[in-house]
Formats: sequence, structure tokens, C-alpha cells
Amino acid sequence: MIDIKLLRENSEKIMDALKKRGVYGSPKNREEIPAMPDKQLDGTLDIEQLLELEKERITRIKEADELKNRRNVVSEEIGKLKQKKQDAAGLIAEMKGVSEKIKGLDERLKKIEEDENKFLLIIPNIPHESVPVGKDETENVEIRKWGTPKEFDFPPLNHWDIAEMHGIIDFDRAAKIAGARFSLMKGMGARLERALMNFMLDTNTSKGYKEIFPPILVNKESMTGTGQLPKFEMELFKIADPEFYLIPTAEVPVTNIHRDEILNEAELPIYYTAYTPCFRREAGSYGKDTRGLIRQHQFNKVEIVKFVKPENSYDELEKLTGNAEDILQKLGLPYRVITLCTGDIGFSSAKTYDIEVWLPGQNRYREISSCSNFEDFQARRANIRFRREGKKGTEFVHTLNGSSLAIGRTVVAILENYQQKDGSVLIPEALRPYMGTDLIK
RNA sequence: GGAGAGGUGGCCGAGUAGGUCGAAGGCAGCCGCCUGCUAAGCGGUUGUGGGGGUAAAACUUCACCCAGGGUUCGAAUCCCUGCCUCUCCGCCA
Repeated sequence: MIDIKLLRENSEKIMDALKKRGVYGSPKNREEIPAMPDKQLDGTLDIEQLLELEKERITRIKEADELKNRRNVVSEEIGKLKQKKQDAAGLIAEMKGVSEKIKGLDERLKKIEEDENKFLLIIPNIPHESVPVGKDETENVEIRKWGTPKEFDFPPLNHWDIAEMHGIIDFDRAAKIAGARFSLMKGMGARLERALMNFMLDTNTSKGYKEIFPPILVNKESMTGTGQLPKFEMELFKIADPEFYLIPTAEVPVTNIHRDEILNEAELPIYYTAYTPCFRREAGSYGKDTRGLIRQHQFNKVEIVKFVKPENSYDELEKLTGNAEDILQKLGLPYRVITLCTGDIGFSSAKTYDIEVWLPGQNRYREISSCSNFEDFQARRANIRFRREGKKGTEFVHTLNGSSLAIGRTVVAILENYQQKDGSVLIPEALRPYMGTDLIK
């Protein structure tokens, strides 16, 4: 959520920044940027209208506060009169009218605040100045590469062919049990999934991340806190009765650990790592990645989440991205890091690096991790603050998170990168203690 | 699922025949004083959010005693709903 005060004082700047990500901010801007993609456009977003509401809010607060003050003073008088057994009927009658007015003003105020909130909750974050301006994923910028894609002296197979060969992933039966976009891991496949989970958690905890195992069903407040709601309900699985949402990433429960809390400066930074299953509707992705493990309704992921002081958050983003890269390096998987441009960055993020792993079966890089700095966007929504030593008042923390890594896609990368001519799959050195073998054959 | 108890400030804990309660008291914290050090002691101070005000403060006002409604001139105190916690019984991984 962006700061209404900031918006009040810098509305032009903010609308300019939003334009870079393809969000109009005001209907009059619409013609100025006709070439932008429409995925983030929202006809209801009108910041000028919001500012009008905000003006009225301030006026109504003044009116209501004045009346409330009068009521407080007079009510006290009435109390005194009554104690002295004196008549207060006139004052009571007057206050009856005052209370009616207050009620009306408070109702209007409540409506204004609700409307403002609806607006604010669907305005995306402002991109950081270092984020390249661009309209969509074609304008993302590669910033570094690690490793070299292996040259095969045979045509490399897709991971689903390799998996089928060894009977370690059973998509047909998964479809029978649940449906499309589910997988059934068996034998060494199941073991690989578990080995990766432990390897990633161990690697992260050895770097000072505290291990968390959170709820994977969460309430609406948590989903709103991290930014999934209200705008992206269609992408979530929801349980109707009682109402719960299945998390699409551990980011949600783990960031919400400190919702509505005031932390001490000395506690920061806080580093968490968590394994969870993740659930996504993948609405609108029909026809994309229909085979294999790449796009599933349920997948496993190890996530890292940070709560930091504002002045450190961009350093922390670099470190966090480096931690995710380290997992890939330890596994010997070639990858590249890209900076998402303003048109491709996520709703809540101020800056995002995607890490893409090389997949020989697809002959291209595919996203395996996404590392973001949300600055105070989530903290403001979730009301996560801290108090500086010796200073009064509070500030919002900055939150960050990144996958380290998506486990299903890591399985894909290992199967495809480590396949051998005879169909067997070598296990990366770092994983052997967890697998108890060096080869899937 | 059945039967009860309860949710007050960083913590503990008063406060129910509604009236001057943002809330007694204690602890912890902070600032002074004092004792050659420490402890004890003395005085003061210490919440969050919104509005006004200011260069920034000071200052001022409104709201907040789980949340949301209601009754009333006036509610931490009364009524309703929800959420959460705890105890007992049943059931259960």
C-alpha cells in the first residue's frame, strides 16, 4: 500500500512512476500511454478522485472532532449537575442533537475511509529508480550469468520423458487422484523432492536464516497483508466454509508472522526460511506448460523472508539474491539473473530479480526463483513497524523475500542437466548425502 | 461435538448498581538526585493512530480497555454478534 500522505503531497511523481508500470492512475493519462500492456490496467483506478475523497476526509474529521469535543465537555457538566441534583434537561436535549450530527459525520467518514482503502489496496507499488523501464518481459535486463549450458553428445530429453523412464513421476495417476497440473512423485523422485527440501533448508539455516514451518491455510487478513488480496483472488485456492485461503507461497504466512507488531531496532534484521507446499489456480494459463512439472497447482518451495531497516533493504536484496544463487551453484546448475522491468514487475514489489535456470530439454532459461524488495509496501498493509533506539515514534520495516528455490523446477533442472546418454541421471555432489546415492538409473 | 471461564497499557494487575478513566497500584524502562562502587532510597517520566499547529518542536484536539454493532447527554463498565485463549467431557492424526 502506498502512503496516502505521500500521495497527497507528491501525486504527480507517483502517477508518473505508476505510468512506467502501465498503470494509469487517472483516466486523463490514458491517452498518453496507449502502447502499454493492459494486464495491470484498472479502470477503477483514479488517483484524482482519491485525492478528492482525502480532502473531504480531512474536512469531516475537523467537523466531527469539534462536535465530539463539545459533547465531551458538556457531558461532563451534566454529570456534575446530576450529582448536585440540579436540572440538566436543557443540556441533555442539546446533546441529543449533537450526537445525531456526530453519528451522521462518522458514518460518512467510515464510508470515505472504506472507499479510500479500496483504492489504496489496488494501487501497485512504486518501482525503485534502478528498475529498467519497459513494457513487458521482453524488456527485462540480464545482469549476469553463471555456469555454461552443457553440450550433450545426444539429444537431451525432457524431464517428463526421463521421469517416465525411471518411473519416478506419475502424471497419469496424479490426474486420476486430483486432476491436471498435479504430480505424483514416486521412489527416487519422491526422495529427490525431500532431499532438495532438506538441502535447501540446511543451506539457508547455516547462513543465519531461522527455520519456520508455518500454517499453509491462512485468513483473508494475511492475504491482504502481503498483497495477494483483494486484487488477485482469482489466482488463489479458497476454502469456503470455514473461510481460508491456501497459500500460493510461504511469503504469505511468514511475512505475516509480524503483522500488527512493533519490533525493536535491535531485533532487526530478521531472517526466516521456510519450506511449504504452494497452491496456485494458474487461471488464465491454459495451454501453457501443460506437460511436466513446470506449472503445477501444487508445488513445493523453500522461501526466504527478511524484515530489515529501510536503509539496508537494497543491500539485503543483493544478499538475498546471492543466497538463492548459491543453492544453484552448489547444485552445479547454470543460470542467469535478470532484473524485471517496470512493466513486468509484480504488484507488491519495488524491485525484483528473477533467477532463471538452464533447461536443456527446453533449450532455454526458465524462472526458478524470484527475489524482491517490497520496501514498506507490505509493511504498511500488514502494519509491521519498528522503533529506533532512543527515538520516539515508529517506522515501517522493509520486507523482502525470494525463493531458494522452487523445488519442482529444481527437480526438472537436475533431471535435464544431469541426464546421461544411457538415460540415467547423475546426482549433484552436494545432494548425495541427502539422496544416499549418486545415480538414478 | 457438549459444558463452563476469560480477553484492560511492555508485563502483572485494579476498575461492573454507566459519569471528570488513557485508565489506580506494582514491575520493567528512561531521566535526574543521593550513597566513594553495587544494592537500597528519593523525585520525575514512559502507549498507538488520526486531525490542527510548527522549519522542526512545544502545544492542542479526537479516537483506542480483543473486534464490529447497539442503548445513553455520557460506556472499559449495560445489550447483541464475531474472533481468540483457557478448563472439563467426548472424538481423533
